[in-house]
Amino acid sequence: MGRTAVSVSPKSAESVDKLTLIRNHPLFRHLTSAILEQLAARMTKKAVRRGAIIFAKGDAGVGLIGVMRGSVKISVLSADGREAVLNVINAGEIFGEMALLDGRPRSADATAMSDCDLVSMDRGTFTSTLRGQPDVLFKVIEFLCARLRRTSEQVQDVMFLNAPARLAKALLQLADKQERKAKITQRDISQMIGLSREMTNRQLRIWERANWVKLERGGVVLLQPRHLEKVAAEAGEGD
Amino acid sequence: MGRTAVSVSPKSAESVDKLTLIRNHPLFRHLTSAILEQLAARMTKKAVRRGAIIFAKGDAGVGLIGVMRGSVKISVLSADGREAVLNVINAGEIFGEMALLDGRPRSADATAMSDCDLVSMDRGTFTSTLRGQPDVLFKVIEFLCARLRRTSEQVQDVMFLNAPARLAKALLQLADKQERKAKITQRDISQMIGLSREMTNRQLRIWERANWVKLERGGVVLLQPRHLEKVAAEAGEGD
DNA sequence: AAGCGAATGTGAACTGGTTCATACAGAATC
DNA sequence: GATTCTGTATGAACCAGTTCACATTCGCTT
Repeated sequence: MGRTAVSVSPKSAESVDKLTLIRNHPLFRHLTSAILEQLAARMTKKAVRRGAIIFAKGDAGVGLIGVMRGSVKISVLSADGREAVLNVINAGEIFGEMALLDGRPRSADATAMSDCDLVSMDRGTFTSTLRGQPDVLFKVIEFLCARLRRTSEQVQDVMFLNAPARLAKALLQLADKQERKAKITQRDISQMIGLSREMTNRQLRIWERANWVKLERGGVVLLQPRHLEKVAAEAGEGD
Repeated sequence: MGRTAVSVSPKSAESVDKLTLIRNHPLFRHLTSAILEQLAARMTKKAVRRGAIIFAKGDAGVGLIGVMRGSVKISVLSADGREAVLNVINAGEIFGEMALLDGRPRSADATAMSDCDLVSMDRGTFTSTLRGQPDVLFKVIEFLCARLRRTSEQVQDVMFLNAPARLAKALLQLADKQERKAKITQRDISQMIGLSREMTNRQLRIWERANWVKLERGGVVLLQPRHLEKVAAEAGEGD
Protein backbone atom coordinates (compact mmCIF):
# COMPACT_ATOMS: atom_id res chain seq x y z
CA MET A 1 0.00 0.00 0.00
CA GLY A 2 1.49 3.32 -1.03
CA ARG A 3 1.93 5.31 2.09
CA THR A 4 3.74 8.11 0.29
CA ALA A 5 2.94 11.40 1.92
CA VAL A 6 3.55 11.48 5.67
CA SER A 7 0.49 13.14 7.13
CA VAL A 8 -2.50 12.09 5.09
CA SER A 9 -5.44 12.92 7.28
CA PRO A 10 -7.75 10.01 6.56
CA LYS A 11 -11.40 10.22 5.74
CA SER A 12 -13.29 8.97 8.72
CA ALA A 13 -15.12 6.30 6.75
CA GLU A 14 -11.90 4.70 5.59
CA SER A 15 -9.48 2.41 7.30
CA VAL A 16 -6.07 3.52 8.52
CA ASP A 17 -2.92 1.53 9.13
CA LYS A 18 -1.12 1.45 12.47
CA LEU A 19 1.86 3.44 11.34
CA THR A 20 -0.16 6.30 9.89
CA LEU A 21 -2.21 6.34 13.05
CA ILE A 22 0.63 6.95 15.47
CA ARG A 23 2.63 9.05 13.04
CA ASN A 24 -0.17 11.59 13.02
CA HIS A 25 -0.54 11.84 16.77
CA PRO A 26 1.15 14.75 18.57
CA LEU A 27 2.68 12.34 21.07
CA PHE A 28 4.59 10.40 18.44
CA ARG A 29 4.87 12.73 15.47
CA HIS A 30 8.50 13.65 16.04
CA LEU A 31 9.87 10.10 16.46
CA THR A 32 12.07 8.37 13.89
CA SER A 33 10.53 5.89 11.50
CA ALA A 34 12.49 3.11 13.16
CA ILE A 35 10.92 3.77 16.52
CA LEU A 36 7.50 4.27 15.02
CA GLU A 37 7.68 0.93 13.27
CA GLN A 38 8.81 -0.72 16.45
CA LEU A 39 5.80 0.72 18.28
CA ALA A 40 3.41 -0.17 15.49
CA ALA A 41 4.64 -3.75 15.43
CA ARG A 42 3.76 -4.17 19.08
CA MET A 43 0.26 -2.83 18.80
CA THR A 44 -2.46 -5.45 18.73
CA LYS A 45 -5.49 -5.17 16.50
CA LYS A 46 -9.05 -5.88 17.51
CA ALA A 47 -12.45 -5.48 15.89
CA VAL A 48 -15.53 -4.52 17.88
CA ARG A 49 -19.18 -4.18 16.94
CA ARG A 50 -21.26 -1.06 17.13
CA GLY A 51 -22.41 -0.51 20.70
CA ALA A 52 -19.57 -2.51 22.24
CA ILE A 53 -18.13 -1.14 25.45
CA ILE A 54 -14.39 -0.71 24.94
CA PHE A 55 -13.71 0.22 28.51
CA ALA A 56 -15.77 1.48 31.43
CA LYS A 57 -15.20 4.21 33.98
CA GLY A 58 -13.23 2.79 36.88
CA ASP A 59 -11.45 0.09 34.85
CA ALA A 60 -7.76 -0.30 35.51
CA GLY A 61 -6.52 1.75 32.60
CA VAL A 62 -3.81 -0.07 30.75
CA GLY A 63 -3.09 1.66 27.55
CA LEU A 64 -3.65 3.69 24.51
CA ILE A 65 -6.24 2.77 21.93
CA GLY A 66 -6.18 3.87 18.31
CA VAL A 67 -9.15 3.88 15.97
CA MET A 68 -8.36 2.47 12.54
CA ARG A 69 -11.93 2.31 11.33
CA GLY A 70 -15.19 3.57 12.81
CA SER A 71 -15.69 6.00 15.68
CA VAL A 72 -15.76 5.86 19.44
CA LYS A 73 -17.70 7.86 22.01
CA ILE A 74 -16.13 8.89 25.32
CA SER A 75 -18.85 9.53 27.88
CA VAL A 76 -19.88 9.45 31.52
CA LEU A 77 -23.17 8.68 33.22
CA SER A 78 -24.78 10.78 35.92
CA ALA A 79 -26.25 9.19 39.02
CA ASP A 80 -29.73 9.29 37.50
CA GLY A 81 -28.61 7.69 34.26
CA ARG A 82 -28.20 10.68 31.98
CA GLU A 83 -25.19 10.52 29.69
CA ALA A 84 -22.69 13.26 28.92
CA VAL A 85 -20.55 12.78 25.84
CA LEU A 86 -17.11 14.23 26.49
CA ASN A 87 -15.51 13.47 23.17
CA VAL A 88 -15.90 11.61 19.90
CA ILE A 89 -12.88 9.82 18.44
CA ASN A 90 -12.81 9.21 14.71
CA ALA A 91 -10.73 6.90 12.51
CA GLY A 92 -7.09 7.95 12.56
CA GLU A 93 -7.27 9.25 16.12
CA ILE A 94 -6.14 7.89 19.47
CA PHE A 95 -7.75 7.88 22.91
CA GLY A 96 -7.10 6.69 26.43
CA GLU A 97 -3.88 8.65 26.85
CA MET A 98 -4.68 9.84 30.35
CA ALA A 99 -4.75 6.43 31.98
CA LEU A 100 -1.61 5.54 30.04
CA LEU A 101 0.21 8.53 31.43
CA ASP A 102 -0.77 8.51 35.07
CA GLY A 103 -1.78 4.88 35.49
CA ARG A 104 -5.02 5.75 37.23
CA PRO A 105 -8.40 4.14 36.48
CA ARG A 106 -10.37 5.18 33.43
CA SER A 107 -12.29 8.34 34.13
CA ALA A 108 -15.00 7.71 31.52
CA ASP A 109 -16.64 5.05 29.39
CA ALA A 110 -15.63 4.33 25.79
CA THR A 111 -18.28 2.90 23.44
CA ALA A 112 -18.08 2.00 19.77
CA MET A 113 -20.47 4.26 17.85
CA SER A 114 -20.14 2.02 14.79
CA ASP A 115 -18.32 -1.21 13.95
CA CYS A 116 -14.68 -0.41 14.66
CA ASP A 117 -11.18 -1.70 14.09
CA LEU A 118 -9.04 -0.74 17.05
CA VAL A 119 -5.41 -1.15 17.96
CA SER A 120 -4.10 -0.98 21.49
CA MET A 121 -0.70 -0.22 22.92
CA ASP A 122 -0.11 -1.32 26.47
CA ARG A 123 1.73 0.72 29.03
CA GLY A 124 4.78 -1.51 28.95
CA THR A 125 5.28 -1.05 25.22
CA PHE A 126 4.98 2.67 25.59
CA THR A 127 7.44 3.07 28.43
CA SER A 128 9.97 0.48 27.30
CA THR A 129 10.09 1.67 23.72
CA LEU A 130 10.20 5.30 24.69
CA ARG A 131 12.66 5.06 27.53
CA GLY A 132 15.73 6.94 26.36
CA GLN A 133 13.65 9.28 24.20
CA PRO A 134 13.80 12.29 26.50
CA ASP A 135 11.90 14.70 24.31
CA VAL A 136 8.91 12.38 24.35
CA LEU A 137 8.27 13.66 27.85
CA PHE A 138 8.20 17.24 26.63
CA LYS A 139 5.77 16.25 23.91
CA VAL A 140 3.59 14.63 26.52
CA ILE A 141 3.60 17.81 28.57
CA GLU A 142 2.76 19.93 25.56
CA PHE A 143 0.00 17.55 24.66
CA LEU A 144 -1.51 17.64 28.13
CA CYS A 145 -1.37 21.42 28.25
CA ALA A 146 -3.20 21.60 24.94
CA ARG A 147 -5.86 19.24 26.24
CA LEU A 148 -6.19 21.21 29.44
CA ARG A 149 -6.72 24.43 27.54
CA ARG A 150 -9.32 22.74 25.39
CA THR A 151 -11.20 21.26 28.35
CA SER A 152 -11.10 24.58 30.14
CA GLU A 153 -12.62 26.17 27.06
CA GLN A 154 -15.42 23.61 27.29
CA VAL A 155 -16.24 24.84 30.79
CA GLN A 156 -16.42 28.39 29.53
CA ASP A 157 -18.61 27.38 26.60
CA VAL A 158 -21.19 25.73 28.82
CA MET A 159 -21.22 28.78 31.10
CA PHE A 160 -21.27 31.54 28.50
CA LEU A 161 -22.87 30.26 25.32
CA ASN A 162 -26.57 29.70 24.70
CA ALA A 163 -28.05 26.67 23.00
CA PRO A 164 -27.66 27.69 19.33
CA ALA A 165 -24.08 28.88 19.85
CA ARG A 166 -23.06 25.68 21.59
CA LEU A 167 -24.72 23.61 18.90
CA ALA A 168 -23.08 25.54 16.08
CA LYS A 169 -19.70 25.20 17.71
CA ALA A 170 -20.15 21.48 18.20
CA LEU A 171 -21.20 20.95 14.59
CA LEU A 172 -18.17 22.80 13.30
CA GLN A 173 -15.91 20.80 15.56
CA LEU A 174 -17.51 17.46 14.72
CA ALA A 175 -17.71 17.93 10.98
CA ASP A 176 -15.34 16.05 8.76
CA LYS A 177 -13.32 18.72 7.01
CA GLN A 178 -13.54 17.14 3.56
CA GLU A 179 -17.16 16.14 3.52
CA ARG A 180 -18.38 19.01 5.72
CA LYS A 181 -20.49 16.48 7.50
CA ALA A 182 -20.84 15.49 11.15
CA LYS A 183 -21.63 11.78 11.39
CA ILE A 184 -23.39 11.63 14.71
CA THR A 185 -26.94 11.27 15.95
CA GLN A 186 -28.82 14.24 17.30
CA ARG A 187 -29.01 12.48 20.65
CA ASP A 188 -25.23 12.26 20.89
CA ILE A 189 -24.82 15.88 19.84
CA SER A 190 -27.25 16.97 22.52
CA GLN A 191 -25.32 15.03 25.14
CA MET A 192 -22.08 16.66 24.10
CA ILE A 193 -23.39 20.16 24.62
CA GLY A 194 -25.68 19.57 27.59
CA LEU A 195 -28.95 20.14 25.80
CA SER A 196 -32.14 18.11 25.47
CA ARG A 197 -32.48 16.06 22.32
CA GLU A 198 -35.67 17.95 21.47
CA MET A 199 -34.01 21.35 21.70
CA THR A 200 -31.16 20.15 19.52
CA ASN A 201 -33.60 18.91 16.91
CA ARG A 202 -35.64 22.11 16.96
CA GLN A 203 -32.57 24.26 16.37
CA LEU A 204 -31.27 21.99 13.64
CA ARG A 205 -34.63 22.11 11.88
CA ILE A 206 -34.56 25.91 11.99
CA TRP A 207 -31.19 25.84 10.31
CA GLU A 208 -32.36 23.25 7.83
CA ARG A 209 -35.25 25.46 6.79
CA ALA A 210 -32.77 28.31 6.37
CA ASN A 211 -30.63 25.97 4.22
CA TRP A 212 -27.63 26.20 6.55
CA VAL A 213 -27.55 22.46 7.11
CA LYS A 214 -29.02 19.29 5.64
CA LEU A 215 -30.22 16.68 8.12
CA GLU A 216 -29.76 12.99 7.50
CA ARG A 217 -30.31 9.94 9.64
CA GLY A 218 -27.25 9.91 11.86
CA GLY A 219 -25.62 12.93 10.33
CA VAL A 220 -25.66 16.65 9.66
CA VAL A 221 -24.24 18.18 6.48
CA LEU A 222 -23.00 21.73 6.89
CA LEU A 223 -24.11 23.80 3.92
CA GLN A 224 -23.20 27.21 5.35
CA PRO A 225 -20.39 26.71 7.87
CA ARG A 226 -19.67 30.44 7.80
CA HIS A 227 -23.11 31.26 9.12
CA LEU A 228 -22.67 28.69 11.86
CA GLU A 229 -19.34 30.24 12.79
CA LYS A 230 -21.10 33.56 13.25
CA VAL A 231 -23.68 31.98 15.54
CA ALA A 232 -20.95 30.20 17.51
CA ALA A 233 -19.13 33.49 18.05
CA GLU A 234 -22.24 35.28 19.32
CA ALA A 235 -21.90 35.77 23.06
CA GLY A 236 -18.63 33.90 22.83
CA GLU A 237 -15.69 34.41 25.09
CA GLY A 238 -13.34 37.28 24.34
CA ASP A 239 -10.05 36.26 22.75
CA MET B 1 -0.76 10.78 52.30
CA GLY B 2 1.41 10.48 55.33
CA ARG B 3 3.66 13.43 55.11
CA THR B 4 4.60 14.02 58.69
CA ALA B 5 5.99 17.37 59.71
CA VAL B 6 6.76 18.56 56.21
CA SER B 7 3.38 19.59 54.89
CA VAL B 8 1.91 22.12 57.25
CA SER B 9 -1.02 23.43 55.29
CA PRO B 10 -1.13 27.09 56.22
CA LYS B 11 -4.19 28.99 57.27
CA SER B 12 -5.20 31.19 54.41
CA ALA B 13 -5.13 34.36 56.47
CA GLU B 14 -1.52 33.84 57.43
CA SER B 15 1.67 34.46 55.58
CA VAL B 16 3.81 31.65 54.19
CA ASP B 17 7.49 31.57 53.40
CA LYS B 18 8.85 30.74 49.97
CA LEU B 19 10.26 27.41 50.98
CA THR B 20 7.06 26.13 52.54
CA LEU B 21 5.19 27.29 49.48
CA ILE B 22 7.10 25.26 46.93
CA ARG B 23 7.69 22.37 49.27
CA ASN B 24 3.97 21.80 49.45
CA HIS B 25 3.35 21.91 45.74
CA PRO B 26 3.03 18.60 43.88
CA LEU B 27 5.51 19.79 41.28
CA PHE B 28 8.31 20.28 43.79
CA ARG B 29 7.39 18.13 46.74
CA HIS B 30 9.86 15.35 45.98
CA LEU B 31 12.94 17.54 45.46
CA THR B 32 15.85 17.70 47.87
CA SER B 33 16.06 20.56 50.34
CA ALA B 34 19.16 21.81 48.56
CA ILE B 35 17.33 22.22 45.28
CA LEU B 36 14.28 23.68 46.97
CA GLU B 37 16.40 26.32 48.68
CA GLN B 38 18.08 27.13 45.42
CA LEU B 39 14.70 27.63 43.76
CA ALA B 40 13.34 29.65 46.67
CA ALA B 41 16.36 31.94 46.63
CA ARG B 42 15.68 32.85 43.03
CA MET B 43 12.03 33.68 43.51
CA THR B 44 11.24 37.36 43.70
CA LYS B 45 8.69 38.75 46.10
CA LYS B 46 6.08 41.34 45.28
CA ALA B 47 3.12 42.85 47.11
CA VAL B 48 -0.06 43.80 45.31
CA ARG B 49 -3.24 45.52 46.47
CA ARG B 50 -6.71 44.09 46.42
CA GLY B 51 -8.15 44.35 42.92
CA ALA B 52 -4.77 44.49 41.20
CA ILE B 53 -4.50 42.64 37.91
CA ILE B 54 -1.62 40.20 38.21
CA PHE B 55 -1.77 39.12 34.61
CA ALA B 56 -4.32 39.28 31.83
CA LYS B 57 -5.48 36.75 29.30
CA GLY B 58 -3.21 36.90 26.26
CA ASP B 59 -0.14 38.13 28.15
CA ALA B 60 3.10 36.41 27.30
CA GLY B 61 3.17 33.96 30.15
CA VAL B 62 6.52 33.92 31.84
CA GLY B 63 6.33 31.99 34.97
CA LEU B 64 4.90 30.56 38.07
CA ILE B 65 3.38 32.69 40.79
CA GLY B 66 3.02 31.68 44.40
CA VAL B 67 0.65 33.25 46.91
CA MET B 68 2.28 33.89 50.29
CA ARG B 69 -0.55 35.99 51.68
CA GLY B 70 -4.03 36.78 50.40
CA SER B 71 -5.94 35.10 47.59
CA VAL B 72 -6.12 35.36 43.83
CA LYS B 73 -8.97 34.84 41.39
CA ILE B 74 -8.41 33.18 38.01
CA SER B 75 -11.17 34.22 35.63
CA VAL B 76 -12.17 34.93 32.06
CA LEU B 77 -14.57 37.43 30.55
CA SER B 78 -17.21 36.61 27.97
CA ALA B 79 -17.74 38.80 24.93
CA ASP B 80 -20.61 40.61 26.65
CA GLY B 81 -18.62 41.28 29.80
CA ARG B 82 -19.79 38.52 32.11
CA GLU B 83 -17.08 36.95 34.22
CA ALA B 84 -16.46 33.25 34.86
CA VAL B 85 -14.26 32.41 37.81
CA LEU B 86 -12.25 29.30 36.97
CA ASN B 87 -10.32 28.98 40.19
CA VAL B 88 -9.43 30.67 43.45
CA ILE B 89 -5.85 30.44 44.71
CA ASN B 90 -5.26 30.82 48.44
CA ALA B 91 -2.15 31.52 50.48
CA GLY B 92 0.28 28.65 50.23
CA GLU B 93 -0.77 27.75 46.71
CA ILE B 94 0.75 28.34 43.30
CA PHE B 95 -0.76 29.32 39.95
CA GLY B 96 0.26 30.02 36.37
CA GLU B 97 1.83 26.62 35.80
CA MET B 98 0.33 26.16 32.38
CA ALA B 99 2.08 29.06 30.73
CA LEU B 100 5.28 28.00 32.46
CA LEU B 101 5.05 24.55 31.01
CA ASP B 102 4.06 25.19 27.43
CA GLY B 103 5.21 28.78 27.02
CA ARG B 104 1.93 29.89 25.48
CA PRO B 105 0.07 33.09 26.39
CA ARG B 106 -1.98 33.25 29.57
CA SER B 107 -5.38 31.70 29.01
CA ALA B 108 -7.13 33.68 31.75
CA ASP B 109 -6.92 36.77 33.95
CA ALA B 110 -5.49 36.71 37.47
CA THR B 111 -6.76 39.31 39.95
CA ALA B 112 -5.91 39.87 43.61
CA MET B 113 -9.04 39.26 45.69
CA SER B 114 -7.36 40.86 48.70
CA ASP B 115 -4.02 42.50 49.42
CA CYS B 116 -1.48 39.84 48.50
CA ASP B 117 2.17 38.96 48.84
CA LEU B 118 3.26 37.04 45.78
CA VAL B 119 6.45 35.39 44.67
CA SER B 120 7.27 34.61 41.07
CA MET B 121 9.59 32.12 39.47
CA ASP B 122 10.53 32.79 35.87
CA ARG B 123 10.80 30.13 33.23
CA GLY B 124 14.58 30.30 33.15
CA THR B 125 14.91 29.57 36.85
CA PHE B 126 12.57 26.65 36.53
CA THR B 127 14.26 25.01 33.57
CA SER B 128 17.86 25.72 34.54
CA THR B 129 17.46 24.59 38.14
CA LEU B 130 15.48 21.54 37.19
CA ARG B 131 17.54 20.43 34.22
CA GLY B 132 19.07 17.12 35.22
CA GLN B 133 16.15 16.31 37.54
CA PRO B 134 14.49 13.76 35.28
CA ASP B 135 11.68 12.79 37.59
CA VAL B 136 10.49 16.37 37.68
CA LEU B 137 9.09 15.75 34.24
CA PHE B 138 7.12 12.80 35.49
CA LYS B 139 5.78 14.91 38.33
CA VAL B 140 4.73 17.52 35.83
CA ILE B 141 2.88 14.91 33.81
CA GLU B 142 1.16 13.55 36.90
CA PHE B 143 0.22 17.05 37.92
CA LEU B 144 -1.26 17.88 34.53
CA CYS B 145 -3.24 14.66 34.46
CA ALA B 146 -4.69 15.46 37.86
CA ARG B 147 -5.65 18.93 36.68
CA LEU B 148 -7.19 17.52 33.53
CA ARG B 149 -9.31 15.10 35.51
CA ARG B 150 -10.42 17.92 37.77
CA THR B 151 -11.31 20.23 34.90
CA SER B 152 -13.16 17.46 33.16
CA GLU B 153 -15.14 16.92 36.34
CA GLN B 154 -16.06 20.60 36.24
CA VAL B 155 -17.61 20.10 32.81
CA GLN B 156 -19.66 17.21 34.13
CA ASP B 157 -20.76 19.22 37.16
CA VAL B 158 -22.13 22.05 35.06
CA MET B 159 -23.95 19.57 32.84
CA PHE B 160 -25.38 17.26 35.50
CA LEU B 161 -25.84 19.15 38.74
CA ASN B 162 -28.58 21.63 39.59
CA ALA B 163 -28.02 24.94 41.33
CA PRO B 164 -28.04 23.77 44.98
CA ALA B 165 -25.75 20.82 44.26
CA ARG B 166 -23.24 22.97 42.40
CA LEU B 167 -23.31 25.55 45.16
CA ALA B 168 -22.85 22.97 47.89
CA LYS B 169 -19.95 21.41 46.05
CA ALA B 170 -18.30 24.77 45.52
CA LEU B 171 -18.64 25.72 49.19
CA LEU B 172 -17.08 22.47 50.31
CA GLN B 173 -14.23 22.91 47.88
CA LEU B 174 -13.66 26.56 48.77
CA ALA B 175 -13.86 26.18 52.52
CA ASP B 176 -10.72 26.37 54.58
CA LYS B 177 -10.43 22.96 56.22
CA GLN B 178 -9.52 24.34 59.66
CA GLU B 179 -11.98 27.18 59.92
CA ARG B 180 -14.70 25.52 57.84
CA LYS B 181 -15.15 28.85 56.16
CA ALA B 182 -15.11 29.96 52.52
CA LYS B 183 -13.72 33.47 52.27
CA ILE B 184 -15.31 34.68 49.08
CA THR B 185 -18.13 36.98 48.06
CA GLN B 186 -21.42 35.59 46.87
CA ARG B 187 -20.82 37.24 43.51
CA ASP B 188 -17.57 35.33 43.03
CA ILE B 189 -19.16 32.07 44.11
CA SER B 190 -21.95 32.57 41.60
CA GLN B 191 -19.42 33.18 38.84
CA MET B 192 -17.58 30.00 39.71
CA ILE B 193 -20.63 27.81 39.30
CA GLY B 194 -22.39 29.65 36.48
CA LEU B 195 -25.32 30.94 38.50
CA SER B 196 -26.83 34.38 38.99
CA ARG B 197 -25.81 36.21 42.14
CA GLU B 198 -29.44 36.37 43.22
CA MET B 199 -29.95 32.64 42.93
CA THR B 200 -26.78 32.01 44.89
CA ASN B 201 -27.95 34.33 47.64
CA ARG B 202 -31.42 32.80 47.79
CA GLN B 203 -30.03 29.29 48.19
CA LEU B 204 -27.51 30.41 50.80
CA ARG B 205 -30.26 32.12 52.79
CA ILE B 206 -32.33 28.93 52.73
CA TRP B 207 -29.38 27.07 54.19
CA GLU B 208 -28.75 29.82 56.70
CA ARG B 209 -32.32 29.53 57.96
CA ALA B 210 -31.79 25.78 58.26
CA ASN B 211 -28.60 26.49 60.22
CA TRP B 212 -26.41 24.71 57.71
CA VAL B 213 -24.30 27.80 57.09
CA LYS B 214 -23.67 31.20 58.60
CA LEU B 215 -23.36 34.10 56.18
CA GLU B 216 -20.89 36.88 56.70
CA ARG B 217 -19.80 39.76 54.56
CA GLY B 218 -17.34 38.16 52.14
CA GLY B 219 -17.59 34.71 53.62
CA VAL B 220 -19.66 31.62 54.34
CA VAL B 221 -19.13 29.50 57.43
CA LEU B 222 -20.10 25.86 57.00
CA LEU B 223 -21.98 24.68 60.07
CA GLN B 224 -23.21 21.38 58.63
CA PRO B 225 -20.76 20.31 55.93
CA ARG B 226 -22.23 16.81 56.01
CA HIS B 227 -25.60 18.06 54.92
CA LEU B 228 -23.99 20.02 52.13
CA GLU B 229 -22.15 16.91 51.00
CA LYS B 230 -25.47 15.14 50.70
CA VAL B 231 -26.87 17.94 48.57
CA ALA B 232 -23.75 17.96 46.40
CA ALA B 233 -24.09 14.23 45.80
CA GLU B 234 -27.73 14.47 44.77
CA ALA B 235 -27.97 13.95 41.00
CA GLY B 236 -24.19 13.69 41.02
CA GLU B 237 -22.18 11.65 38.59
CA GLY B 238 -21.76 7.98 39.26
CA ASP B 239 -18.40 6.96 40.73
C1' DA C 1 -20.46 62.10 60.39
C1' DA C 2 -21.39 62.22 55.99
C1' DG C 3 -21.15 60.12 51.82
C1' DC C 4 -20.24 56.41 48.75
C1' DG C 5 -19.32 52.03 46.71
C1' DA C 6 -19.51 47.17 47.37
C1' DA C 7 -21.87 43.29 49.17
C1' DT C 8 -26.14 41.37 50.62
C1' DG C 9 -31.22 40.46 50.61
C1' DT C 10 -35.83 39.79 48.40
C1' DG C 11 -40.12 40.04 45.56
C1' DA C 12 -42.20 39.70 40.91
C1' DA C 13 -42.13 39.08 36.08
C1' DC C 14 -40.14 36.64 32.56
C1' DT C 15 -37.96 33.09 29.54
C1' DG C 16 -34.85 29.63 27.60
C1' DG C 17 -34.87 25.33 27.72
C1' DT C 18 -36.96 20.94 29.71
C1' DT C 19 -40.36 17.48 29.93
C1' DC C 20 -44.20 15.04 28.34
C1' DA C 21 -46.89 13.18 24.84
C1' DT C 22 -47.33 11.60 20.46
C1' DA C 23 -46.29 10.55 15.56
C1' DC C 24 -43.76 8.70 11.92
C1' DA C 25 -39.98 6.68 9.03
C1' DG C 26 -35.91 3.94 8.14
C1' DA C 27 -33.06 -0.21 9.74
C1' DA C 28 -32.49 -4.24 11.86
C1' DT C 29 -34.38 -8.71 13.52
C1' DC C 30 -37.39 -12.37 13.49
C1' DG D 1 -43.27 -9.05 5.43
C1' DA D 2 -44.30 -8.33 10.21
C1' DT D 3 -42.35 -6.55 14.24
C1' DT D 4 -39.43 -4.01 16.89
C1' DC D 5 -36.01 -0.67 17.68
C1' DT D 6 -33.63 3.53 16.88
C1' DG D 7 -33.67 8.07 15.20
C1' DT D 8 -36.18 12.15 13.87
C1' DA D 9 -40.01 15.61 14.33
C1' DT D 10 -43.22 18.76 16.76
C1' DG D 11 -46.71 20.81 19.86
C1' DA D 12 -48.01 22.12 24.59
C1' DA D 13 -47.33 22.54 29.46
C1' DC D 14 -44.14 23.46 32.70
C1' DC D 15 -40.27 25.14 35.54
C1' DA D 16 -35.52 26.25 37.20
C1' DG D 17 -33.10 29.87 37.10
C1' DT D 18 -32.65 34.77 35.13
C1' DT D 19 -33.57 39.49 35.03
C1' DC D 20 -35.24 43.59 36.85
C1' DA D 21 -36.24 46.53 40.43
C1' DC D 22 -35.47 47.86 44.77
C1' DA D 23 -34.06 48.15 49.81
C1' DT D 24 -30.54 47.53 53.28
C1' DT D 25 -26.24 47.12 55.51
C1' DC D 26 -21.36 47.33 55.95
C1' DG D 27 -16.77 49.29 55.52
C1' DC D 28 -14.02 52.73 53.71
C1' DT D 29 -12.77 57.47 52.31
C1' DT D 30 -13.36 62.27 52.75
